[in-house]
Amino acid sequence: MGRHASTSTRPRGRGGILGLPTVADYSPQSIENKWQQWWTETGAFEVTEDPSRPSFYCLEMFAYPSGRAHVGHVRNYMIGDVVARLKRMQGANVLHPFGWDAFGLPAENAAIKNGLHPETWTLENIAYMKGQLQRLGISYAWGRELATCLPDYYQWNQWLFIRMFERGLAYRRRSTVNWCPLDLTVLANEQVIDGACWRCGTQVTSRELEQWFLRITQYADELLDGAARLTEWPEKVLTMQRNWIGRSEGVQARFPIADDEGRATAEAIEIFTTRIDTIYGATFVLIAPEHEQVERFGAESDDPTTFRRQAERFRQQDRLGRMSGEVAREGFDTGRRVLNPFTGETVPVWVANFVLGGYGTGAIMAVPAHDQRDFEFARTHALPVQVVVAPADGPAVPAESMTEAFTEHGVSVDSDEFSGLPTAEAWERMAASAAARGVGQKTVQYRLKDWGVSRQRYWGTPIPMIHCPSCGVVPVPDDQLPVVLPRVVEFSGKGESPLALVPEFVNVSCPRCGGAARRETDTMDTFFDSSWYFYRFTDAHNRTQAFDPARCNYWAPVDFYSGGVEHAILHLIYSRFFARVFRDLGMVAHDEPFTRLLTQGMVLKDGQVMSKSKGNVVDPDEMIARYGADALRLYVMFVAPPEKEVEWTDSGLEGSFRFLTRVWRMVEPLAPVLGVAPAVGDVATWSEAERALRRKTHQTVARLTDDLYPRVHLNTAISGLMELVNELYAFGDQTGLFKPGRRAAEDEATLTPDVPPSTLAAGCEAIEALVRLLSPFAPHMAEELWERLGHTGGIVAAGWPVSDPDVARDDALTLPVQVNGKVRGRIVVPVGASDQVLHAAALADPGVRTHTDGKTIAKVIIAPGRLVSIVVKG
RNA sequence: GCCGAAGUGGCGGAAUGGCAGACGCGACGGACUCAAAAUCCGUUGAGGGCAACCUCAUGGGGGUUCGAGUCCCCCCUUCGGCACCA
Repeated sequence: MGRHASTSTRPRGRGGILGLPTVADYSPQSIENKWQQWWTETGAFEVTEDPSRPSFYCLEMFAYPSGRAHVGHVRNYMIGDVVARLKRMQGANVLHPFGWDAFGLPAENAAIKNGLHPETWTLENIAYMKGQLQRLGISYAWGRELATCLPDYYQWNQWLFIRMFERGLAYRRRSTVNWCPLDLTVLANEQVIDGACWRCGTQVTSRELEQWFLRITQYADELLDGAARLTEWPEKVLTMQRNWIGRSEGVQARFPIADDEGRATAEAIEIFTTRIDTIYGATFVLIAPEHEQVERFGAESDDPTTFRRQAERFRQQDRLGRMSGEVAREGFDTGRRVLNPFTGETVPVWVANFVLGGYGTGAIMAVPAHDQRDFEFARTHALPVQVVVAPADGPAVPAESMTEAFTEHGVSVDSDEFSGLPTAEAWERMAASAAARGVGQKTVQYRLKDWGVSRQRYWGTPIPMIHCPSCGVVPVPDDQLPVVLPRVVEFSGKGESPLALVPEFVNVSCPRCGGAARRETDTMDTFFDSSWYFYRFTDAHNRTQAFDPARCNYWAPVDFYSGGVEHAILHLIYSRFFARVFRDLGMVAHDEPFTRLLTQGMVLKDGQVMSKSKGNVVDPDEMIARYGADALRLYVMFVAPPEKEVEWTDSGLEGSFRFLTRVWRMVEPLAPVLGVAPAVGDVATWSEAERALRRKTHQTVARLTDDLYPRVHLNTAISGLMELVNELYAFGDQTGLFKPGRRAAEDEATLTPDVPPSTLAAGCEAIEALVRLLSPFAPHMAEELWERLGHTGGIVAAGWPVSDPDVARDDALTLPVQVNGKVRGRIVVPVGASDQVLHAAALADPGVRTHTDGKTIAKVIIAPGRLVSIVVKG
């Protein structure tokens, strides 16, 4: 540290060259450089496990290296940095790492467009963005930096994939998948937004492909139940996850297919319903155009050609309908009938375009009286309506006069022995009856589907599997990992997996039988990479394991995780899934990977999200060049609470710069004086102003400590700092400690204040607290001022200031007195005054008396330390 | 349509059921300056009063309470999420 002293703008102590000191105005650039270097050189943010200290894992969602970060991107890192720096000062062993979500399509698209290799493009972007983060002074443990596109990371993707394969959690199946015609790849359901690709916005189509899936549905219930214990997550995110999992309890029931005489055959259509209590009103059955019986019914129908054409049209239409959101409900009669297992009656089977092949059994019982869609369908096609539920408090509406379905619960009617039961009870009894007779059973359905992870692209983790003609699918042995992504590849942007065009990659011998075999050429969805990177950070350079469980469990789970709400159902649900997989592998000791989640709001410019294509990005480097990183950080943290969306304004940034300049102009000239200030000493001899400043200092410390964590009210914390500075300016003016508003090199007296030691002591205490409180927000300035105040070893070593509640407490309180709910006066009372004293003082107040004289006092409510409320009558 | 969040000065925002508008931006005034910028000090919800003060005011309407921006009910608006899930 000593070597930095020479960078000070003037010598310490009184008098400079020619005896006239100068006041250097705040110029952030050199300060920021100096401290960024110092942090790097001393490894200030590198950590190791230390069981003697509490650990704190602070993490921001890692970044996709898309080129340059704009202010909207970096807001998140600033939020995390405030928390990390605070926790460090509070004595925690803080893990605060950063890395790169470095596989993905933009790299590959850039390659196709510019002929640049994806790796080159990615690594160049990483280098640039890392520089940006360093220029912002984010306190990352860069020694743990990782990039998912490097073999020492993705090797463990492959290792984990094989473990999942061994446990049946990764499996292969042919299925209809979402296909993005622009990105030429498959998308998971979660990645299709309004029928369009989440990344490029292109309308998604469907394809039949052999795909790898991860059995996330095996954990569906656990993921759902676990949500209830995530008490430090935003309710909004939990709601989205619950909806996404979409658990619904119902009954799966068999409707036997009838022969020509209306007798049951051995075959049946299985339906799923959540309203088994309405089964006596099931007057027809609807099946999806994708249903397995459609082909057979078509073949056996009178006019197979028309049948098939209609079904095919529905299949196409259904896709389109999902994309546009609205398609008229249509259907046609299959000509077949099935038996209602409760009424024994035969009912017709129709194919309907609004029944989904992928949900439940792809078939439903239609109860037009009690389901609005079925009702409309029945009216359109003149199908019968049978009422089986009456409102709890009145008669059922007759079917003929119904104008809409009665979908609420009530009392069962016309339902044999179940008639007269409340529908909730009928539900249970009918479910039991179905089970007893072997025609159905309770089941749970999920909207959540298994996660399709195959991608027909180059720039991703190769799936470590080999297809052998005799042994089938064989995993690559662990000792042959990683399966390295071959460097030389054609990027035509056409066709299937680019890896399929690399013969030396594709052609392998089977690890089991040694025969000629073919390597899997699909790569993994990049969400695989991001589902466990937070564990890798805990042991980032382990060459023999994904991570050492002991190390991981020292740090994990992540104590504070922040990122965009757009990951509410993608990354955040996958990560919760992976945490459980690692748990079941015995590698982590917890269920939930992120204890606390903060979803930060976006930064808008001109009312819109910043984006390169809109040309409304604010470049952090440009702002740093003008105002410094500290001012930028302070502004972004001050403008609104972290969760909230904010609109960028230049004037707001100027205001924050002004505040820092105000701090600098006060502290910088005083620093040499305060560096030798006396200790607090006997406070009893202090002046009222000195004691008031001391009180404000301790109140501010308490306030910031409370605001910062776990509340993370960063904006109000900063306003607390501003109040303290305002108070200090008034104090300086009043006591002569310094002269606000003096100009550079103007007045030697301001720099050599002739004030009593108590004034110096009070000023010193306030300023040293201020500098430390400021340091999570404006770390460079804080370090610099701390050093100039005569301290060595960095500000983290100084620790977070502690408030003394006895000092912070006001010795007198001004309490409002209300009469009939309106403030009519104020009383000044000592802290801890008795109720009797408050009572008497309140009634004696002249302002109060004008409203109580001549009236009867009905009641006096005393809220200690708050107010006195008087109720009068007459 | 369903679920959720939110509506407070000119603007961003503050406020465990207890003095609404902290703090900042902007604006206005003053000091400093030959002048400007910068800086420092002040004023700044609306209306009334010479004044101490008074009245109104947190999207609208009701309610609970001594007391409501905050809790409850209804409505309006905005923003997010889900959206034929049977």
